Amino acid sequence: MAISKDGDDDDTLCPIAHSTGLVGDRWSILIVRELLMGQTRFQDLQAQTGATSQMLAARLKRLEADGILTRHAYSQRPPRHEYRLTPKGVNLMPVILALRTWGEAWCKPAGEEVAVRMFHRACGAELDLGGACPACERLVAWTDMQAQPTASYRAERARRAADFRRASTHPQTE
Amino acid sequence: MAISKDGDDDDTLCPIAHSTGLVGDRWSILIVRELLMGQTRFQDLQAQTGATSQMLAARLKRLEADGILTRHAYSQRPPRHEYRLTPKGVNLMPVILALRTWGEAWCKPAGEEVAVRMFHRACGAELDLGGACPACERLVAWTDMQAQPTASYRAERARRAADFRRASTHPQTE
DNA sequence: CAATTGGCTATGAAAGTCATACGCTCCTAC
DNA sequence: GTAGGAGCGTATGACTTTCATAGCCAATTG
Repeated sequence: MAISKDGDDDDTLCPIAHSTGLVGDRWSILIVRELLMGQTRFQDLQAQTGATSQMLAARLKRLEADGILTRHAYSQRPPRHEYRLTPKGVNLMPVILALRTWGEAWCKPAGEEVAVRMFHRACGAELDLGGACPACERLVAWTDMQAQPTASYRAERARRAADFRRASTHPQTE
Repeated sequence: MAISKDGDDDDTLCPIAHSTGLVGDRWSILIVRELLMGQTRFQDLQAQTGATSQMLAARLKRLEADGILTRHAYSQRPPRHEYRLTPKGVNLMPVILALRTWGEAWCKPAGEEVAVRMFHRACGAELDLGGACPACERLVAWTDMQAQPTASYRAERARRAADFRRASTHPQTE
């Protein structure tokens, strides 16, 4: 099928084949999700995605090569980087939002609350799952949305960060 | 990270983790794309996705188990099936559309024509990449869109089908 | 009644992913 | 001034997935 080294399938007109060549795997998507949520550091990405360190290192390398993120040094010696999405990366937001909508609608135990609530930046109303503003009665562009994680999802993320920190500090404990 | 046998990560509130557990891989996405484009048969799916037969068989099995598609027998002996999306599967359309938009905008050689043109069913106007109708001046829901593959993309697909048929008929030829 | 077609399954090789451990540089505490 | 983190990865070997290739089985076609 002619997948080039960077993962892209350049043998087709189909844009979906191109896209999945770059972000068509679980880890890449979760990494992009985290970066969109504002995480920038290796350790935080690892804690929240659950990827192994070498999986994460490998994916970050590929995502950088594909122009989806860049690294910015925040320390010279030792070399330490923050990872930030490029415009190309930020524009994956609609993909993430679509996965969110589908996941909330079809993959969750009935009645479980949403993880992140979305608001219309212009009028402040909460959007429905489909991205429509009940006040304005129309679909809202992703650039006009404001995300707000619920308390329980924030708690889950804090727990994940704490657990990870604990695990890497006391390697041998059961 | 607690990924259950069907692929779902049921350990988190994050809907994106749930979604990627089910469709977070290249082949599943391409298969869903094909089913959304109206293909139903094993061979056609194989030709258009480029998956190996056992990859395809395995993914179809998983997608069926996850309630994303169903098989309908069109022949009893030998058992032959068509594969069709369930509502859960059809609702992946926004994910596919988002991947399309991103792929067209960021992954294609400049100036290459789009593979599929989208029209507003209500007014007939062609939508822009973001899904907005220039006539109605608003975003259009995916259920109001009408897709139309361009001639060159149709040609590519016809070629793929023909090549595949030829390859499986004359296995040894160079 | 041979050859072909459609839809898979079987088999070994190749590639990817994992858990685990280690390395390297700095910082802080003692 | 050195012991032990913290932060960010790389190395290693086991394990699992995916691949290319081949084969199988029942119906159709010539």
